[in-house]
Amino acid sequence: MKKALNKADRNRPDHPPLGDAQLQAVAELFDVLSEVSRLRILQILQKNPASVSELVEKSGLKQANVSKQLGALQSARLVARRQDGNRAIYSIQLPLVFELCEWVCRGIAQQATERAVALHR
Amino acid sequence: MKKALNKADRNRPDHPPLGDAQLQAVAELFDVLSEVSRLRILQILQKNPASVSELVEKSGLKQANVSKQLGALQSARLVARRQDGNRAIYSIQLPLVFELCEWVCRGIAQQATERAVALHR
DNA sequence: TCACTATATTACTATACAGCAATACAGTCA
DNA sequence: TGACTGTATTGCTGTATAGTAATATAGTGA
Repeated sequence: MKKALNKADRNRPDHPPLGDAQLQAVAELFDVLSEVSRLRILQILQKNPASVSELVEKSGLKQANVSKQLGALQSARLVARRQDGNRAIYSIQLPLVFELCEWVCRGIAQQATERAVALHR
Repeated sequence: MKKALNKADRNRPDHPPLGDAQLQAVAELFDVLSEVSRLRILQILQKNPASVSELVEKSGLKQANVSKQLGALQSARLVARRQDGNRAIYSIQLPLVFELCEWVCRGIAQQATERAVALHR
């Protein structure tokens, strides 16, 4: 017999739990987004596609590091690479990431607010 | 003088870029979510609050590991801890995370589809 | 108090990886 | 071809941390 929904059950979404493979994929995406240097690169690319040297200039990171992080971003299919003569032009391939960052920022801000309110009671 | 919007500009959202502190905060949240063991714990807690031993049982992780990861989740304010007699009951404090995982899954699936379509051309 | 259970912590090993300097490689132009 | 520029790779060091066994701590009931 089906019991009435308790509070926890009401919060439970209607989708099945993720399988191990999906969990792994999610973890890997989050892992790529867990480094400030990569987020910074993504943020620069959000404005416009850019070459490695442009990214080096705008990010303040060293060239070797930028290349390396771009490799990680490309493996995760967050950015795409195009050869343009001498240079390599990188661009965002999964605009979704910016919405994710948006949500996280909103969540963090909301939490901070709630904490502040709680403290002032 | 204002130039007409090119394609990249049209994709650019209307919010300012994140500052270093925000970028750091975002990176830290993503970092907590970048480990399968923690995602698994969160998924179990999504259904219902649970004690450490329940989490050990359902996750298959060792007790010391569960305690440790719960500590990380609590530091990130993703879960809350409540003492109940002998036991410690943990519960989700930031339901936002499940929507994040949803989005990521959708993004991954969509990418996979696009890739498949591209291959068959 | 003692015995028992649940949870947290400690100390450790193994692994991953960011950042860096040096170097290799690729594309361009003369 | 050689000189030059831009990008990728290699090898390294330092740091972080997942997972574990052992141990410590806290709460419960007798």
